[in-house]
Amino acid sequence: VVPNSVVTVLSNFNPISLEAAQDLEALTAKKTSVLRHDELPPFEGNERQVWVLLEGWACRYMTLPNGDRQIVGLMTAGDFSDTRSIRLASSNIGIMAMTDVSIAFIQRDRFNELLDRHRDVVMAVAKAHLADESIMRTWIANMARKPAKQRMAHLLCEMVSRVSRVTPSLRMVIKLPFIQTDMADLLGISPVHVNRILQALRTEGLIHLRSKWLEISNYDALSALAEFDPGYLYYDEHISRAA
Amino acid sequence: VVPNSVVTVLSNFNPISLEAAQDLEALTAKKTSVLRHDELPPFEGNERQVWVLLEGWACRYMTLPNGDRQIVGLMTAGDFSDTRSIRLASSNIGIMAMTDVSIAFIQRDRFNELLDRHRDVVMAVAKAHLADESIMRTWIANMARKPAKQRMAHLLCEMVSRVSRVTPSLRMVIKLPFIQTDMADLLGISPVHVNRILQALRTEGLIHLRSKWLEISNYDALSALAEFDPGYLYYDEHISRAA
DNA sequence: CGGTTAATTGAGACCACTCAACGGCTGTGG
DNA sequence: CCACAGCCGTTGAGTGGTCTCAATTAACCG
Repeated sequence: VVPNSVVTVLSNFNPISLEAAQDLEALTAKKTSVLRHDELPPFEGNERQVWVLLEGWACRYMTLPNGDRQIVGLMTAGDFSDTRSIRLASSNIGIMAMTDVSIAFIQRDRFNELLDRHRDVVMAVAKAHLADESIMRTWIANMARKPAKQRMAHLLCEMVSRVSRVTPSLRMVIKLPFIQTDMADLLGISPVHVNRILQALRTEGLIHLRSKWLEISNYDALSALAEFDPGYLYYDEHISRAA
Repeated sequence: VVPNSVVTVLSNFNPISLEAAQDLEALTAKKTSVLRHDELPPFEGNERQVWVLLEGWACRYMTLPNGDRQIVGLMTAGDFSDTRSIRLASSNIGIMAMTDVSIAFIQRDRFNELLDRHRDVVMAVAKAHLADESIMRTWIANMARKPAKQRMAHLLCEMVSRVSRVTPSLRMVIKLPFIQTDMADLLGISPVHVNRILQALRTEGLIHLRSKWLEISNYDALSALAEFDPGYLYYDEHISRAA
């Protein structure tokens, strides 16, 4: 039995009882597919839906007045669209599928019931949320202070780390079907510059990036270049808790 | 009777009953002073304290390996250090007083009791928290996409807007005792460049900045330059809710 | 009044941008 | 099966924003 990615990710933040895990799986059993570059969520009726990403990559993005699109957050398997059912006045932030993705809609009232029953899930969700904020702050610092090459290196390290949480692999390889324009929107640099930086990283033997697959061939060097310290992801938080 | 800044700010996000407001004021009655450039919180005993900023400016900051300091969030009157009492493994983020500030420590259990009693406060806190995230995302986009002059203009607009929420004034004037090095850490640019940009903004008649006071003399022009749309601050959220 | 901190100015270097052109791959219709 | 179109990746050249380093002036404080 393979636990679904929601349970896997939440368990990283707080131990979850078997019963709670089963409830979570039941709640996220029905998959829906969304195509690359489509908007999320595809509204079901008029209600703003809560959903979980099960497979693929999505992003939160803002569109600037000049038409530039800036990605302000990445989502991967196990990430929630929203965990509090509060609506603010409409914002200028959207969510988009960056690859073909599959998601599971969550019925708000059933989710709230689940939270009432399982304190461990509440705690896990809260910690996952704190980790999200930590990522946002790290992005701010990176955007503000690091040159493009370091930002790229940092992003690649972060993506591999986040994916490994759900699908561990011995080698540092992930599927990465982003086009260079997407990378540019992620890093806040021009597509042309993305190209030059990727070439530099390849030439220096830090990564292999060929037809939609990324392999980090020299993790030590890449993470050193990026000054990547995975602590901010709070990976395996309930284990490192003792620290 | 002047309500304290906590009540004022929270009321912006959700209507708060008189009784809840009184409870909040009682909880934040005891002020503590902290000097500029000191670390927050000054631990009381060993426990991580929850506190509210009552006066002045503080910031969340990260220190990069090369020693650069990057500010990743601003705090002003009415902002909480933390509203969930969850501890993650220690992070590399600190909070620092950017001016002399006064804060109020909050006893965790009394705060939790208050939240149990007053759903309206829970809602206000949650919305304030959503607004915080919205600000973070906007910062990411600004850092990534806007040149220094626009970032500066945007920051000044944001600061005036946020302060006005607590102390409204007819003219766009706030006390701003930041040195240019602080501004550099806020915007992710060099202190020298801060200087040149401020001069440009002054020359163009957009701002007056003299001995610790900032006046935005041409708000329309400055906000246009910054592409500043205050919507992301969710100012007066429960009023604009109808939108 | 001396000493420290902050603001200002100048000069040269570098990073990243824009614009433009070209090459490669893929799918599709004739 | 080939030709074409369209998207994506690559490369070059010139420009501009921002940096660093260094020196000078101004403001503040005891």
